[in-house]
Amino acid sequence: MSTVLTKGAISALHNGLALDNPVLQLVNIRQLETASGPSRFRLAMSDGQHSSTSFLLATQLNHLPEENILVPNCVCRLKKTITSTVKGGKPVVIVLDMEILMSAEESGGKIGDPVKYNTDDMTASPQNVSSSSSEETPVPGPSYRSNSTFSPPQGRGRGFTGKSPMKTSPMNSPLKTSPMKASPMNSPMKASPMKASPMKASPSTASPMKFSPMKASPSASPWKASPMKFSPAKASTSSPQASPKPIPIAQLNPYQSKWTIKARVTNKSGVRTWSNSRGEGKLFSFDVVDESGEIKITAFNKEADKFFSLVEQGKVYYISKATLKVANKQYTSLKNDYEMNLHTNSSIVPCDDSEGVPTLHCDFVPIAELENRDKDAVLDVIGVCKSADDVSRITTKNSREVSKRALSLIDTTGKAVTVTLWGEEAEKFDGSGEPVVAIKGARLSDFGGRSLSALFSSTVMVNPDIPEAFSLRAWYDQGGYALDGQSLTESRSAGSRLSMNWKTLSDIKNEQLGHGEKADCFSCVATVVYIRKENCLYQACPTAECNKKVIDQHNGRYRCEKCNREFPNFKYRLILSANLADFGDNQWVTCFQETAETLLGRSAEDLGELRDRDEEAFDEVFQEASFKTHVFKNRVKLETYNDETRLKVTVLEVLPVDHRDYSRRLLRNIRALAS
DNA sequence: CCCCCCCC
Repeated sequence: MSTVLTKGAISALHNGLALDNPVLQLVNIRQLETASGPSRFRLAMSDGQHSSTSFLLATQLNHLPEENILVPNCVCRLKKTITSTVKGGKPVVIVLDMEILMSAEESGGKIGDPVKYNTDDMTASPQNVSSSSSEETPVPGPSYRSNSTFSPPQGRGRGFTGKSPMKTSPMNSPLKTSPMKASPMNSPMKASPMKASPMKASPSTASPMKFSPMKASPSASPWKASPMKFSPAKASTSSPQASPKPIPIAQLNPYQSKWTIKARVTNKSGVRTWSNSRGEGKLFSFDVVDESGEIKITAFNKEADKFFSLVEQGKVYYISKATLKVANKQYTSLKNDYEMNLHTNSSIVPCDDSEGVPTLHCDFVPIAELENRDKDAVLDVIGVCKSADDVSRITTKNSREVSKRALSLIDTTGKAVTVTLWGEEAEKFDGSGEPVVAIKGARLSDFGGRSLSALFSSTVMVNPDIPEAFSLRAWYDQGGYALDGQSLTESRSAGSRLSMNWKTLSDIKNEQLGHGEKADCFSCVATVVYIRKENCLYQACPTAECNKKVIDQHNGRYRCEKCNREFPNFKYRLILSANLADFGDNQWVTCFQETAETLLGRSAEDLGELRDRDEEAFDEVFQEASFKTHVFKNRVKLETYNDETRLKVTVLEVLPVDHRDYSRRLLRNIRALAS
C-alpha cells in the first residue's frame, strides 16, 4: 500500500524542488485562527517516510475540508504547490490544487511509519523521489484547453458610460483585411454567390467602434503558439534580478511576492467612481494577456490617477508588485483564478518588444452548449450574425435612456442565440454582409430560454482575424446560411397569438399567479390525469351567437332565457373539468367548447349524440383522452364569491408538445432544481 | 476597495 505515496516528496517540496503531481497522505488537518478573511487550513502530510506539518491549503480549496472530503488518512495528489519561506527561513508548502485519490476508508489508515521531517535541516537532499523526477512542473493554473489566444482584436466595447477607451488607443488605422481575404479558404462569394456578405465589410464601412489591426507585428501568429510551453518559474522567491525575467500570467498566485509579467492590454475601462456603504472612490480596470493566460488588473484612486493614461489599449507592459487576490468569477470570463490590484509600489513599464505577445484570449462556447451553462455565466461566443434588429432607444428601470440592438448569432452547431448590444456599441454595429461576430465576456441570461447580453467589460469583434472566424465564415457561406438554425432564444412573437410564458404547475402557487389585479396567462406542459365526465355537456341555445343554457320544457321545446324564445332543438356544448399534472403538482382546470373538443378529440355534437346512444363508447372517449400530454395555454385568476376565494384556471389553447422545445425547458428546470 | 452591465 505504501507504494502509492511519492517517497521523498516531503523533502523535495520543502526544498522547493519541482515534483510532478506527488502523492501524499494527509496525516492531520487543523483550522488556523484567522483574524479576518477566509478560514485557513494547515495540513500535516506524509510521503510514507517523512511527515510534515508545514503545508498550508490555499483558500480556494477550503471547500475540501469544509465538506469533509479532505480528512485525515485520505490520499491526495498535489497538482499544484508552491514553496514559500516564512519569516525565520522556514519553508511552507502551499497547496494550490489537489485531488483526493483515496478516501480515509480506502487508504485503510496511516500508511507506513513516517518520521517527522526536520525542517531545520534544509541541506537535506531529497532521496528517491519515486514519481517523476522531471524538473518541469506542469504549468499550473486553470485549464487552458481549446482556447484561442490571438491577434489582433478589432473591437472592444465600453458600453455607454465612462470614457471612450478609443481615445487612448494607438490603433486607428483602417481595417486591414476582412477574414476572407486573409483566409486560405474558398472565397465565400464563390461558395455562396447570392450572399453579398462579407466583402461588404470594407474598411470604409467598418464600424468606428471596431478596432483595426494593431500596428504591432501583424505577422505574429500567437494563436499557433502553445500556451503551455513555458518553463516553470522558480518556486523560490529569492534572488532579485536586475532585469526581471517575466513569468507567465498562468503562474501568478497570491503566494509569491517577486514577479514580473509581460503582457498586452486587451481591454481597458474608463475611470468610474463608486459610492457605497463601504466607502467611495474611483477606479479603472484593464485586462492583460500573455501566451499563458490573462488576468484582470484594477487600479483604485491614487493608482487610477497614476496609471490611467500610461496604460493603453493594445500595448505591452512589464507589470510587477501588484496584489493578487482570488477573482470573482461572477463578473468575468477571464480564465484566471486570480486578479490583481495595483498599489503604491506597483510598477507598470511600457515594453517595446511586443513580439509574440498575443492580443486576446478567448474560449468560445458553442452556441448549442449555452443550453447547459448556468444563467449569469460570463462567457465568450462567436457566430455569424444572420440578422440584426434596428437600433432602438429604451428607458431603463432607473429612467436612463439607452440604445440597444439585438443580433442573432448562429454557429456550426446549427443553433442560434440572441445577443443584445448596448449603447454606442448598439448604435455603431453594422450587421450588413452577415459578419462573423465574436464577443468576449458576454453574460448568459435565461430570457426567452437562453440569450446573451454584452457587458461594459465585453469585447465585441466584427470579422476578427482569428481561425474560428475563418472557419465559421467558410461553414456559413458554403451552406450554413441555408440552415434554419433553431434559436435558443424564443422570440415573443413566435408561436401563436399568446406568448409562451412557461410555468410549471407548482409555479402557479409559488408565484401566486392570478393574485394580481389582472388575470395571468401562462403556458405549461402537463398530462391529463382525470376528466370529469359528469355535467360536461349542456344543452345550449341553437342560435349561432348564443350559447346560453336552454330550459327543457319537456314538450320537445327548449327555452332560451337570453333570447327569450323557445326552440324545437338545441346544440350541445362542453364545459370540461380536468385535472392536469406535471412533475411537481397538479391543477384543476376548465376547458370550454373548443379546447374541450381538442382535448377529447370529438366534437361536442358527436359526444352528446354518443352519450345518448352508447354510454360505453362515451366513457371510452374520456379514457382515451386521459394520460395524454399537451401544451396548455391558460388564463388564471383568483375569483371570489361568497367570501370564498379560489383559483380559476381556464384553458385557452391545447397544443401538441414540441418535444425538442420541451426537453430543453425540462432540462433547464432540472438544472435549476439541482442548483 | 469595483462588480453598474440596462429592454423585452
